[in-house]
Amino acid sequence: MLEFAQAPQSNRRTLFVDVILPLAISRNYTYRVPFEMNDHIAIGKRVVVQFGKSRLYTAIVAGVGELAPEKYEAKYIIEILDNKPIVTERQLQFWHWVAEYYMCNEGEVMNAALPSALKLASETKVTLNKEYEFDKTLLNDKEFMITEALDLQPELTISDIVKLLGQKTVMPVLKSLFEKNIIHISEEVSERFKPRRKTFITLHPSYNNQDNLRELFEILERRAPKQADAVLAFIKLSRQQKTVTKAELIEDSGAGDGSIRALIDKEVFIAEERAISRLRYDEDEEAISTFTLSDVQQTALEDIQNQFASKDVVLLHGVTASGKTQVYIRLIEAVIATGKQVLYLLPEIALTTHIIERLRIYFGGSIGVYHSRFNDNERVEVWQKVLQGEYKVILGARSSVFLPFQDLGLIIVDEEHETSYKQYDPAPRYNARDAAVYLANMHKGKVLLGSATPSFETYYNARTNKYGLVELNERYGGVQLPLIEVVSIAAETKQKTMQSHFTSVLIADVQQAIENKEQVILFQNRRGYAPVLMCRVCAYTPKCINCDVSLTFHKHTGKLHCHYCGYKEDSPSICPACGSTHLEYKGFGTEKVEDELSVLMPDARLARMDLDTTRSRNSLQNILNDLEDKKIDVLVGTQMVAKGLDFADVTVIGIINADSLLKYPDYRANERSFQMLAQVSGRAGRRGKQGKVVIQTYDPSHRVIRQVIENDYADLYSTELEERKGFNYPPFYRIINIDIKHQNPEILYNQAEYLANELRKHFGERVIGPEAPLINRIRNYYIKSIMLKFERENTSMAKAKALIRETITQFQTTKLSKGSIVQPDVDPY
DNA sequence: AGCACGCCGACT
DNA sequence: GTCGGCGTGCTC
Repeated sequence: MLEFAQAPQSNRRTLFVDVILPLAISRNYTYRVPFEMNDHIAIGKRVVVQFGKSRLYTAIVAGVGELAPEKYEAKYIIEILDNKPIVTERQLQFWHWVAEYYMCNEGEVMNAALPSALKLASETKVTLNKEYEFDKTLLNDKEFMITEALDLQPELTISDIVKLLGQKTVMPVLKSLFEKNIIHISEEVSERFKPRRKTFITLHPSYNNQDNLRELFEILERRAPKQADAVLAFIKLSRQQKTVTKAELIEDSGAGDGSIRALIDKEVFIAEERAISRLRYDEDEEAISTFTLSDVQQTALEDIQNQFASKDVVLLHGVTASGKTQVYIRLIEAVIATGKQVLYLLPEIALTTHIIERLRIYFGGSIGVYHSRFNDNERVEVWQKVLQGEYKVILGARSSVFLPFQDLGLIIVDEEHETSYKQYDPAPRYNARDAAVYLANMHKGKVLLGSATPSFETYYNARTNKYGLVELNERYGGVQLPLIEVVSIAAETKQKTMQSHFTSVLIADVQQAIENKEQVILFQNRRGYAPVLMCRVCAYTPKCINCDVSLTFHKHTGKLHCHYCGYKEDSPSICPACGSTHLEYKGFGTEKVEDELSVLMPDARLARMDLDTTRSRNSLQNILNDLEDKKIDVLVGTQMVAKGLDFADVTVIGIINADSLLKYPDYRANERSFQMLAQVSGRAGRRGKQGKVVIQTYDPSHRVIRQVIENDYADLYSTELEERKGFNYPPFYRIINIDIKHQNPEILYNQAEYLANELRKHFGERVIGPEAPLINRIRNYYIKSIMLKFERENTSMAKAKALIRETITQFQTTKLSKGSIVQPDVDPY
């Protein structure tokens, strides 16, 4: 519970606050501050407010004023949760920008920004008021149940009570119990995030004396050999590391908890329980960085620093394995030396222990890590430490742009072209790379974008001098680029040398690699076994009942899965339409590749890495560990294998079917394919050995494949750019997509036509569509897309967005709009 | 987002 | 004749 200092009685001002609620509602709401909280209210603090009939929410104070709302009576704030603001004013300004730029609500931004533990009103704790006697017979059933439960368990959370009563609206009951003075309601922020505690063991100082120690051993070895083992293990461990925990000691010595306790009782060991950070880092690794940059790296580093003098954003265009990370480390060191913070953004998938450990070696305890595989307590801990300036460097995925930085000197966006920087569902549909540019600007800091295959938008900005540009064209340590061999599937099919989906060339290379005890990665950008099941007699294809997609067969479940809504059904053995038993699997995914390879190479150790095998918390790390420990010969996977894999013994990469990438119906398909292929290829071969990439395709002469072989990004860029120019696409134009959804396709048609026409009144030819997207129904909602293209030059996007917003709002007030969902997506991917 | 108020089908 | 389905609108 917060204590409220006695406010001076003369201070009879009435304060009102505007709060952001964690909901998708379009404005902020005004609450009245109870007089006694006047001295404690502040922007950026969390408050508990009642919103609607019975719901309590954690809201963020976005403004404080003295003006009473005229049209309604403001409700009172129930409680202030923080002694100090947990959101900075700069963050609120950032939230506001994100909401404006990406056309969503501040509440939605708040939801994406705050770890949920900081906004759970339902974690509020309820305890009995022990000083108060009451007559249980006067209570109603529900009140009685709660007090009974509190007799058994001293503390209940709101969610416990929801479960207990089996209903969601528990606030009225609690309110009545509270008013009867029977319970306390508290939100103990500081206690909610229990620090992790561990027992540390030290040796009693008297055993620093060798004679005493020897004597101890003699006694123990005779009477309690397990205890002797424990002491021995302690001595060994304490030589290797500064601190020894009880758990480590038990594990290392093989002695039981009892033996350790006996030694503690004998005062041989001293036990001390200490809070430790959940975010482990080994204190012993305070090693100082000793690597030296190559001349090329050094030049790049100086070049970047020079360009920062005149440019806020610099693109580091460096080929794979050119040692960008080392350049980053030097840059980070330089920035934190000035006392400022650094944010190092990486795509989620690349945030492996590998890179984390590597950076911890240099930055020890001043580096924090933030990504979605962290649980909520860990995230709150990072939040607090960033807020207090304890962390100087944050290594994180896209959502870490929302951390409460104090003074950001630099943001590094590695692999800036990655589409995973863009969030699509739910809103805010933001791109962390672009948001980072704004964020850095607010802090008067710099941004370094890094990529081997920059996005065209970024490269365009660099070429037109909006961004600085530094090139790093040499692989670090003289590692050669991989040899790329393109193999025609058509030709091998004709020669009958294909074995299922593998060409003879790929098979030979895989076998050779396994013989050499090297590793292989096979890339197939589709998960599951077969994406389509088709009846050979009547051509019937099972489709999802909720979406407009055919169902993918998954062998491990034996079911047909929908990759859009998660629907599953049993795979039929006879055609449901004509009764034929001739059902055929068309196409293939990672599961089938793995399956067929296991038949062709029964002795090879195979593993698969895709969404299905990495869903649980540690499974990704397990696969990576197995790969590192060389327990895997061949890894089959989707795009995941292109990212975050960095293993020295992978010498062969196989692209099972490049056409699936190249044929994608999207104006970015070529850009994407190049990025994908270049990135996967970059995984092949490291120090000392040239790697090999086998690209299997029906179209070996495809322009993009040629550009990949020649590693000619510049050529790709110039050819693609011409086409983009012709069709008014980025980087020359900015796109805003408006998806409109409805359960009824006819109503949707009318709604989409109406909305598009309204938009045309303002934007004319810039409005394209409505068109049905490739998949025109997902989760029972039909979809139409309206695309708006705006010239990059001389367009006020702020004004355009305001007009779009206005048009949508106007549409939503018409009867026609009933039942529709309108979702703007700014700079879509 | 949640919840209430409000208008049409299968039950005591 | 009521209980209850979920469709729309409001929440400071």
